[in-house]
Amino acid sequence: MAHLMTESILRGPYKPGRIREQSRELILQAAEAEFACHGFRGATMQRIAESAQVPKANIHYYFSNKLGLYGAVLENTLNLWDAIFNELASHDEPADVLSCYIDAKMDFSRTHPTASRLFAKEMISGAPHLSAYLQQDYRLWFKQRMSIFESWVAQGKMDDVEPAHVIFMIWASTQYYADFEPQILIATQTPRLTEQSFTSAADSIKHIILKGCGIC
Amino acid sequence: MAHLMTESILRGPYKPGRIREQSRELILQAAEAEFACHGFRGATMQRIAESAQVPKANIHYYFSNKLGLYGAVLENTLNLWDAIFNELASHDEPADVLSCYIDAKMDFSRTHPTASRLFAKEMISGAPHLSAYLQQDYRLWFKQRMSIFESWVAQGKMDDVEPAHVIFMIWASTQYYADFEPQILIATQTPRLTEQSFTSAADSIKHIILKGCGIC
DNA sequence: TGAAAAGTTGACTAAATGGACAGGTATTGA
DNA sequence: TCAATACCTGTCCATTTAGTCAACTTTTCA
Repeated sequence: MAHLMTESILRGPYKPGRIREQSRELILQAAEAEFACHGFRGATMQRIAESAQVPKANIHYYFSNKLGLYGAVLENTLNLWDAIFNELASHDEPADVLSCYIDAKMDFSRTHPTASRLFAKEMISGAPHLSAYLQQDYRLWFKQRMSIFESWVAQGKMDDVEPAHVIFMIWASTQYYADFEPQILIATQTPRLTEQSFTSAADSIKHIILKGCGIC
Repeated sequence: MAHLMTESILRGPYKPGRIREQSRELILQAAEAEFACHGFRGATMQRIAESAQVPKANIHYYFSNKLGLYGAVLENTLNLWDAIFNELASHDEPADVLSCYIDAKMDFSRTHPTASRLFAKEMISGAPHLSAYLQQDYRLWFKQRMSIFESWVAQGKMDDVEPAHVIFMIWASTQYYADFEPQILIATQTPRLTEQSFTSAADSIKHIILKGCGIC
């Protein structure tokens, strides 16, 4: 008893909701991995519980139901996603802007592969749970960035390529290293993707995109 | 009775296995869509049956079990995939080779979006059912193409970019238009991807890849 | 310290799922 | 026309699934 109290003091005074935060986080992480691997329908509460090492009923104490849990996982993921979106800032030079953005996106693939996979699975399934998100800031963001690209084209700072396709190429190429990792590993006969792998890939992508768009 | 025989004659003489082929094909198509949308675990035999408009037991008459059905669907898909692989032939000029390949890949995304999505889902899940396929001809194919690229670099026909990353960029960018269709539609505010959409995308990708690799 | 609140979980349920199978019908070639 | 074969499917079953609940323990704060 005394021993337990000592531990408690070491951990700081108990506050309501502290346990809540920890337990939720534990479950959310396990759920993210499970949903990313098997999709919404394919994931099971039982496996998530085992992975998080909590009884299944404990998940239902913190989350209303499977859809609620999935929603919470997706919200976490989309917050991360949003942060990267805004990395595509409006510096003066196109070269800087695109270089930074490609690096940021590639870094995201390296550090948050499961988030990337979860998003990809959801998209491939027709984005049934993303409509609200995609309608929201997303369109505005895209429009704004497109107009920046168009002004660059008008100023002769880059070739006359459709901006949307450039963005899609960047998204596709960078996310590929998270989503299609098994294919990359086997093709390149590498046991795992190292930090160097990502740096090298980012360099190639930057070279091709910048030069390909006539940005120098 | 006579009427039925007439119909039979009109359809051509009955051969053993004719019905088999038709029924299998019907089920396989429904299964492809279901697996592509929900993954292996998330797909259900019941929904596949409803989609194909046959009783569930009929599926089990033609396919041993769920895994067997999935294997058959995957085999179909991989055959299509292989055909596109070999489109990356070894003409003389890099520009021709890459242009043709990008067009072929983009055409595949347009005409076989579900096959593309099925493959993507399987990859994102860690390719648990693809190990045999990926180990096989795949590595050899990749190695051979890489060496062609390297010879181009040696001959000064293209920039010194890692060939693997070029291939990955092409794969990623072209497959994106099949796999991430919802995102593209919402970003570009288009109701659906037309043939022009794909042509325009292919043109942009060709421009960026070729110029980006220093191929002219 | 003690009562209220928060957290925990084993046992349960109803529905969905993959699959088996027997008894049927349609198709075939002789 | 007639077996033999291929094809079809309603009905059943064992298992898995999401979700409930009541009894329980731990934590909190006055």
